[in-house]
Amino acid sequence: MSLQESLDLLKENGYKMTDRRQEILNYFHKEDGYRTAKELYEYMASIYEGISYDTVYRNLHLYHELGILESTDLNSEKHFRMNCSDHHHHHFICKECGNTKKINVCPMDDVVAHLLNNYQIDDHKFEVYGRCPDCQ
Amino acid sequence: MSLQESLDLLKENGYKMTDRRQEILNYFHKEDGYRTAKELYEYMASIYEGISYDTVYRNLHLYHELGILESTDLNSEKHFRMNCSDHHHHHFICKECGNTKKINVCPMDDVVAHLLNNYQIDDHKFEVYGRCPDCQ
DNA sequence: ACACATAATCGTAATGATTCCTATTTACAA
DNA sequence: TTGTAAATAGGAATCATTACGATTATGTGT
Repeated sequence: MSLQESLDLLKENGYKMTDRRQEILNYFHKEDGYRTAKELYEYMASIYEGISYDTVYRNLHLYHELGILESTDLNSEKHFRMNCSDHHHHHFICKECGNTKKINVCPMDDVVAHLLNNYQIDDHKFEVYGRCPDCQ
Repeated sequence: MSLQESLDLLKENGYKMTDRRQEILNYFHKEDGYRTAKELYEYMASIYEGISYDTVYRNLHLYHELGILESTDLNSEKHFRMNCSDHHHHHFICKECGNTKKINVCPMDDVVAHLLNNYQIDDHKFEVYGRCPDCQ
């Protein structure tokens, strides 16, 4: 998702544009992978002295609801990244740096749908974990 | 994993058998799906008045290390279930009750391995979420 | 440009899950 | 049966996250 799209989404949905919100978008736009609330907080705190965790979490949730960010649970901690919603795919996630690589394979084909006949399917997750070339 | 195998594993590794440990094994043996530390704690507390969370977590971790239990993060909370290590497979997980159904499909074939050439692959997760027939 | 209503933020307290610590108890090997 | 190391209870501490009242800032209407 591009920066401009994100800004438009905010405006369309009647949310105000603040410098903190802008900066959060900048952060995830620069970063390539999954980042924690704490990592974002520390980045923000280096720019806006005295920023509140409330602001960080409130906006993470907002962006997640708007589909600007996507999230996943790693080691019992929520991680967020810019939503790459151009087409359906999954990720390799580096356990070291959190950076990701697209995997253009999805196991949710008719095979799986058939195996789960009377089951209501809401969502699925396919993630591969390890170390990226840079972190080995 | 059977109850007997679990007991043997404990003994082989030099751990003592206590009534609490036995009861935790009973619990997961009876249960079909993923359960939280809190659910286990409440079950244990109904039998052993005054049981400590420390005991619950210590043994959950121990069983996880020994491969008796497997775990996954759901809604930012760790969930555990008896390890079904007979053959590699994945799970449908009911968001309501935590019960599971095997999925005998795995996307980690050579295709994915090829896509991740210089990447060190340690682990992967494929989970489908929704509601089981009983919970709809 | 100005004022106003409301949304956003701050600072901090509260919560929930999990971990840590010390004194006491227990399993089990000798 | 006894000794010793492991296991447990009880409670404090920690970490991530949420909640909340008071203050500040944005965007709309003038």
